[in-house]
Amino acid sequence: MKIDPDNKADLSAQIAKAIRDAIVSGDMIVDQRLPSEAELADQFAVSRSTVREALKRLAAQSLIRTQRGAFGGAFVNRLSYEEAYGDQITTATLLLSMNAISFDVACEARYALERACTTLSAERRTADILATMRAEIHRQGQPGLSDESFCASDVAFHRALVDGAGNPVLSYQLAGAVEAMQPLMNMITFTARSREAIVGLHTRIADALEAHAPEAAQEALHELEAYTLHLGQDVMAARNKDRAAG
Amino acid sequence: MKIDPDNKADLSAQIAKAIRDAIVSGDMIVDQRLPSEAELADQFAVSRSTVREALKRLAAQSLIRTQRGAFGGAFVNRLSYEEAYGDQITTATLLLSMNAISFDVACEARYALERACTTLSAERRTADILATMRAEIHRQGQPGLSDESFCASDVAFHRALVDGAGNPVLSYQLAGAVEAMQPLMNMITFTARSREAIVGLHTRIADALEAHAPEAAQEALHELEAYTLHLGQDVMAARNKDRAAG
DNA sequence: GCAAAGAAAATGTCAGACAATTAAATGTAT
DNA sequence: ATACATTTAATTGTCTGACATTTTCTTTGC
Repeated sequence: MKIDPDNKADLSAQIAKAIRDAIVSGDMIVDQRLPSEAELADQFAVSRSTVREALKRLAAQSLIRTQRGAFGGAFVNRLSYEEAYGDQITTATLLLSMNAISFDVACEARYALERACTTLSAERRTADILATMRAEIHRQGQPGLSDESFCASDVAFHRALVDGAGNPVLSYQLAGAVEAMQPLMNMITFTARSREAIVGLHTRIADALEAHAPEAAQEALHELEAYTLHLGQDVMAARNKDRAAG
Repeated sequence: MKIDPDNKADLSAQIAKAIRDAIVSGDMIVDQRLPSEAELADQFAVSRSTVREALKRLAAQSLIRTQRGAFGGAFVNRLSYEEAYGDQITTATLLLSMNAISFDVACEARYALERACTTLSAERRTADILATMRAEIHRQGQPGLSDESFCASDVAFHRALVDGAGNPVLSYQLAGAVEAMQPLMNMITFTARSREAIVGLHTRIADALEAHAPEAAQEALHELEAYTLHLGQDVMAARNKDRAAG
């Protein structure tokens, strides 16, 4: 492992960077064991606490995992899609909420990305994906469903649409865009009529995928985008009025 | 802040989660100061070291920043797109390299996502974006350019295409997909003839964006995808042969 | 009034200790 | 010999207390 020059950044950050670079560059491979904390402290000529802080940084990024006990230690972690999803979603959600992204911009991004999947999804969708979509559509039609549950089901439907493309890289990249919309969608009050409209469009999309008809799916998705934007603009107008008043 | 029940996960992980939840839920807002390490240690009834490890975890996710000195401390960080880009790219790159994603799958994802941007980009591209694209095209035509530099320029061109859509959410989401391809592309040896073909397609894309012609841009992008896939398959075939032999 | 010196508060680092956990090595009884 | 219990060693997790460093505010001296 590399040494640290005498710059004045935090030692634990420097050490974390050195180890991270070794992992990213492929210098350390998956499941390889790092030296013990005591050994690392020796190598870098710092205390064990400092090494531990560096390791916690790496653990927070899922780059390593630790095991206690004899023959335990820190190991290079295989980054799984499941783990990466979670971080993706958290980060995307925070980006939207902290940077005052407008509903329009978020909506545009989400549907642009979903359009990218739809053609592939129409080609490859499995029976499993279709079943998920149908189940969510059914749930969305239930009377007495809360707005929040309706939104959650909406997200599940869209994720199925994305997953239908059968490309894990796409699914990963889009998880953030799809899920980060949920807090914004949650501000919408879904009337019975708007739910009916959405369920109708979802059904058209599912039908199109089932029939392997990409054009029909794109068309329905396009209408859904316009409708979602319409619903969102009402909300944003109300919110802006609130902000101006408060 | 919430308390920790007596479960057996690491205390520092539990504390990090409690603070993270407070930030993500909006319970703590941007630039708000956290209690000092000593106060947190009191509140959670743990030692200062444990609190520090928790804070380092959050710092690794860019959720907080710390300042030394009087009136310093830990503050909730505004997550910027610039910071998030870096993490996105690192994670996407690792996902691809650690999970043996095939060139085909990565390529498909990348171009599907870029297609999603191209229509918007044809509509909105600024003179600035066009200038960047032209400059990269020019660089790509220079004789004596190393394969690695050619790849880097290729990535820059594609990022300009994405940024041209003028949607920061899209730019963020696609940064990973575009950049993570670079290591895979770097394995390709670009002959003079293949460079010429790519430069030609890049020029067609730039021309189409300049003319606000989305269909022409899509067509050129489609050809570029097919060509890239063709180049990549040769490489992957060679690599698989190597692996079988080694 | 202003500059220098000091005080105060906070993070960064260190050293040493002990607790908890885990796998291997060892011992023991059937 | 095998199955089971015990010991042992290695390693991470946590605590305590100390000191160094950095930064801002306050005081002092001119």
